[in-house]
Amino acid sequence: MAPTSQETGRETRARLLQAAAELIVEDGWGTVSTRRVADRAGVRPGLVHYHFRSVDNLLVEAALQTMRQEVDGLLSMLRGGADTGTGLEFFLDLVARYAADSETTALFSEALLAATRNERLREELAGALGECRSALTDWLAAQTGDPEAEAVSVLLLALLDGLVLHHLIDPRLRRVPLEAALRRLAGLDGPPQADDGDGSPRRHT
Amino acid sequence: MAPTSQETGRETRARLLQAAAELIVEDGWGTVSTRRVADRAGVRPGLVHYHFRSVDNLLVEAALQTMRQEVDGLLSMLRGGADTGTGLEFFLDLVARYAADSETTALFSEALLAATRNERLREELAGALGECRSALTDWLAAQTGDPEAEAVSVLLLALLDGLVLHHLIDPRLRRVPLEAALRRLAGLDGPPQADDGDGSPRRHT
DNA sequence: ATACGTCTTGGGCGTTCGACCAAATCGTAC
DNA sequence: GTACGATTTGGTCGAACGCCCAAGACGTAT
Repeated sequence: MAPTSQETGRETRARLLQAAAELIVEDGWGTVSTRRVADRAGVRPGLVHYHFRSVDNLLVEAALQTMRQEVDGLLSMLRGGADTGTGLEFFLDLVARYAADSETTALFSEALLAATRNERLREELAGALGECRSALTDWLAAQTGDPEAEAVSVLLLALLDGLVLHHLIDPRLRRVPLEAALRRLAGLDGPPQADDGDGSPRRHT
Repeated sequence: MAPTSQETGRETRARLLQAAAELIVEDGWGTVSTRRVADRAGVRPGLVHYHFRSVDNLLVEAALQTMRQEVDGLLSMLRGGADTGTGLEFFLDLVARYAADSETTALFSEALLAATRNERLREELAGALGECRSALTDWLAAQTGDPEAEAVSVLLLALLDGLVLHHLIDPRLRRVPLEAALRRLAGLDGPPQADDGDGSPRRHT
């Protein structure tokens, strides 16, 4: 069964979005051009401005599509009523996965920076960030009754993006175990217990 | 006294670096061009390739110069043996200042992303990040004897960059008080005290 | 005064950019 | 089979791009 022209059109559009997302990560938001995104997608350059009003519009669509999937995953997890254990595991998994999968990861950072120069993108991202913060705050408050739940949510979400950035430039960071410190921040654990009484610095590399 | 030609040369070079740093923030790393950086610096386009081997080289120099100042400030503060109070104040001040001064702030994020595509920049930034992590770990361990000092350092530094990114796209975040949660993460405070026993979510905006 | 190194000027090289368009092609509906 | 909307093609436009260079201007050392 041969695809209809509408079907191939949607396919072309999807390939352009995918190619745009890849090029944003590889070469940076500002350097993605009509011809190279078309070349990557295996279509003619003219098609870019048929399917999208402008190159920048294509980039915004591509970033939003990719990020929306990740955000929805986090939201459904938090709103699904995950208990303490699976919730923290999920967050640690997020950190680990984002640290390993630098594809999606770098796209987030690129989009956040691009959002400072594109009003529509900024509003969309601020909205998504607010959704995540609300959901995470509710989840934390339900889990721990922590009066600082909202502040902790802000910190955890910032942590995610910051860790991802730092992992990009120094993959050795993956060897630092973060779980205990994250537990403490999230209010899921007690205060720190010094392993010796003299307060001397620990060895670190 | 009229400046010598060497002096005006250094001045031109400095103006180009400053203009490059500004344009990186305003328009993004990948879009800074020979002519516009020269125009911003008030010099002729040809001078860019007299003082710098390439545009990308100019950008790396500009980013490193600006970031080195900030990093040195943090390092000398930590190594100066600040006590608990002034140390945490200093960190909170950092967050507040970076959140307000989006100039320097966005440059950090741009440079981190650009570092994923430039080996020299990546090595320089990874080195500076390691220095900060070491100094912060030592300082925290000396303050609290926290066995998790290194993990906490990784988190605090990631937090700084992540918060900065999030503040860029949603300035309302500035209204969320973070001090108590930061204290808890840094091991400078006790465990969270629930203000009510039912664990119900708090209101948030 | 003459020579030298540093800095600046103005322009030109070939390439790539975003955007746009008329014509060709294709399924579908009539 | 004919008309139609959706899609694709191949190409052009002016502008901006990075990089390079010959010539001039300037301060300094000899």
